[in-house]
Amino acid sequence: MERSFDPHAIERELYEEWEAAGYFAPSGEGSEYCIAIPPPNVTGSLHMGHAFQHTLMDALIRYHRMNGRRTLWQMGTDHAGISTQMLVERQLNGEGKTRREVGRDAFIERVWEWKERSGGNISRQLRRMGSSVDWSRDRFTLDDGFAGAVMDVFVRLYEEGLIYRGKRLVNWDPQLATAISDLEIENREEDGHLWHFRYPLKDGATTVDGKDYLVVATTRPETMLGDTGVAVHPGDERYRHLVGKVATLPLVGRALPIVADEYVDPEFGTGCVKITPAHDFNDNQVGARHGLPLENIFTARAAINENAPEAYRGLDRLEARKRIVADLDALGLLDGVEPHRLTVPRGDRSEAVVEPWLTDQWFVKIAPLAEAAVAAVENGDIEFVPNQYANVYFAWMREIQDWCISRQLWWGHRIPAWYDADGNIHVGRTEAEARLKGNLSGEVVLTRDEDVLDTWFSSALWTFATLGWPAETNELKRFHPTDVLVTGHDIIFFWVTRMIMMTLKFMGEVPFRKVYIHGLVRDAEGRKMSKTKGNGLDPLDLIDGIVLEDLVRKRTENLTQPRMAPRIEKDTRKDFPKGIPSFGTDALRFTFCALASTGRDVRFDLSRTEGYRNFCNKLWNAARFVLMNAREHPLDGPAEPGLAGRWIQSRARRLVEDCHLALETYRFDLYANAIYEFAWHEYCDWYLELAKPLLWDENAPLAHQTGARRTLVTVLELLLRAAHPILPFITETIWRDVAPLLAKAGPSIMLEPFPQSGDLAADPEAEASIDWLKGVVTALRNIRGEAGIKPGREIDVLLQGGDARDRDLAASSGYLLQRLAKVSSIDWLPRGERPPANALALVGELKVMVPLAGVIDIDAERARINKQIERKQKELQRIGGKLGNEKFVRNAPPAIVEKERNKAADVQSALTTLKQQLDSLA
RNA sequence: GGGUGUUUAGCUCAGUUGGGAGAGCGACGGCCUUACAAGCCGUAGGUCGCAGGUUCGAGCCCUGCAACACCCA
Repeated sequence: MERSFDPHAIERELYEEWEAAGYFAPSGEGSEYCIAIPPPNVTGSLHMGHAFQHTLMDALIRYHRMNGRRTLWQMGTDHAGISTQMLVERQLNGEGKTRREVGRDAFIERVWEWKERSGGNISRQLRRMGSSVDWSRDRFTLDDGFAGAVMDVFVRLYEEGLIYRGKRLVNWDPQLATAISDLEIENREEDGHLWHFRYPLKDGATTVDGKDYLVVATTRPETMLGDTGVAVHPGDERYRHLVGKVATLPLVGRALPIVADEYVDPEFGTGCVKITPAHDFNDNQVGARHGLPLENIFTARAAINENAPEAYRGLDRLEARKRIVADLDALGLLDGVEPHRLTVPRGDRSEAVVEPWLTDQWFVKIAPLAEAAVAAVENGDIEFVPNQYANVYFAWMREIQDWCISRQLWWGHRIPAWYDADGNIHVGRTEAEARLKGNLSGEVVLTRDEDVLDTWFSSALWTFATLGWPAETNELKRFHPTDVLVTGHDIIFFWVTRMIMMTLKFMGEVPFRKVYIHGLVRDAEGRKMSKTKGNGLDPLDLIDGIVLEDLVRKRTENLTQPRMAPRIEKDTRKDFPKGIPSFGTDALRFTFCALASTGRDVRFDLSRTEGYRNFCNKLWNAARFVLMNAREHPLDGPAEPGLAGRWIQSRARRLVEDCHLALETYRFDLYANAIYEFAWHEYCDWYLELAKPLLWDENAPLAHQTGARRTLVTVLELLLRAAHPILPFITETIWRDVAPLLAKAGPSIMLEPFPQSGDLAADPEAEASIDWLKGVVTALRNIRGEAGIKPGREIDVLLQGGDARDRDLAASSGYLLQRLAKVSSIDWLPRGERPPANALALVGELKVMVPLAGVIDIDAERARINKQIERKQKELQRIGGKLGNEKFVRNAPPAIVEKERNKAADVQSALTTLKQQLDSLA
């Protein structure tokens, strides 16, 4: 083995081998375990969120596979309508063409080409992460079978009246020229203005203060062209007499009825609100209540349309805004302008300001579906981990709105609806079916709906459509419902809710039994990682490393906002002055697990990854040590594990218990910590050191040496299996060297059983003994460190006090004690005898002393003792306070009181000893 | 405006029925000890956001406040 661990030498090769051997496919006859991968965007690339998520899923998958479950990790990718189409359109625009020029069929052809060319990216990257997905069952949301399922669902919902087409106010993205759903909106606080306009009153009406006009305020002056009313609060004394009267819309001349509606906040502005039912969701409702007409004034690109006065037609909305304000000002109808902070809705893809716009769209009537979905979580059929997300789910589901599922795009599942010349709608899985159902002859000309379905409509079917639905396949029977969905809290509404609703509807069962929600990966400052901010990290750069110049280039090229480049470059050079070293996949995976605590967002800290890279190296070197010492010797024959051997096996049993518990409860952090702690601080720091003296001692009995070697190998092998789900590559590599020593002939650690605590004996006696030994060794190291005794120098040790147990332990572990603490002699001093000047440490009642004899600085020793005295006094004070409290003694459980009393006695006794020691140093 | 979460060592975070405040990184001191300097040994550092309350006892339970983050309107 190499002197240090080199991930690159092993990772790719091992993965190819596993995949070729078919280890990722379900096997064995155990009960099924299944996770459906949240399908990544087919043309996307791996970001930190994916890497995080896939690490957790792979850990679960490998764990359950090793536990003997028949395990399927269903792979697949999503066509990601809007973002993929935007990407290809941008390429097209770069060539000076638009998609309309190219035409629908050619454009879709082009997207497919792009998919074929770049679709392999994400798969390659997933392989680098070590993800053991079943590639043989790879699916795509636009593949033929999946498309069939989507059509089927659409038609069935339509036939049941759960899908309808309607003219509604929708969120319209004028840049993409498509409707988007509520969820695709990002509301941002931005600086704007509040304009006050005078709307003249008709028929000589006046306000209470005698004015012949009303003042309305707006943040979007251009929409006034579509005003069809003015509203006031019904209880507002200032305007009560005007309700039912009429105002005139300036520039347009339209008569605006004045209506009373609770919606109006009398405290805000003048208490008069202009009502634009076709361009504002609230106004739309007010308008509906009072029968106000809808007046659409925008085109699909948010320019002013022919319904507006000629002067404004064709103007972009912002241009129109300026003109309108200027024109009103010229007419003396501008009553004032003030700066105003407002919430602006923007499309999450295009970042364009979204307009409420009146169009024909397809909707899913959601309430009937939501009911069962809420019940499934209420009654525990589906469990959220952590549980707090159930509340987020409920809150959303109980106020859920109908789902706008049509998108004015070309890339996606085209809506299976056809229109005849009279505008009648015919829905069917195919045009033929639509004709058949509509009883239409071949002569009737049908035109298919131009729109496609929201991407989430198809991914809502993910768990069952990937398994073959609507066919009743074996896989569907065996693997559905899946066991757990692993996803981020950002897509609970987009995806989790819709999967639950659709799956309950069409499968009659839940899609998954648990939903594990993990946090989002943020940068070291807690900011969201994004291309725009240039603070993102590519997981592969952490695995393979990247030099600074490449990193800077990568972060600054192809920016949507090129002006950010200098800033990004500066930050990058500051944060990664030496680029990023190569850490390897295992170290990255370990980092993600260790950071995955209770579902909160994680700040990604490179120094953690570095630490876990070091951990991998530690494991590697421990294995080197074990192999060096065990390879040349037979491991069978009489073997005596000894106290240390019994101890480490007992500790290993605890490790195994902890691992199972942590993984069953999705505490990946506790799992990672348990592995780290055991491997480094128990196995390496102590057991290896305890084994060394025996291995190196020519006079040691063979059975003891064999026992130590066997223990070294068996515990290492067990540790490798326990760590495999999180560190697949390094564990496999080492395991292949180690397993043969135990006559294990399996081809891969992947196929070995996860350790069970029943395999190991609990040994409290050995644990107590080694704890004692560690206490004495640590005490002596402390004296050495504090007193500045050279590490190489051997010391004499005097023991005094203590009880029979101390004597037994000193006798039984004296051999180890001497070697671990570089002790040349151990002698007992009779109780009561005055020791020579010494440095003292206490292990319980036992005095552990190192005679000064010129090796120790008396002043330093006095300082050290004083420090301990101070500490003990503080402790005694605290305990004394408790025991002095009558209520405590009376009310606390006797066991607690007893414990405190014993503690007080121990501390008191230690204090006495320390004080004597201080006197003796005087 | 409503909701959820967070606030523990310099930094990032654990702390599982309320009963002796922990880890990693960083800092400081000492070591090239024959697996590992990506290492070993030792040390320092915290009024557990603030104010109340419940309790014999609160990092943990309750109330209020503050700051930050996210979600919804």
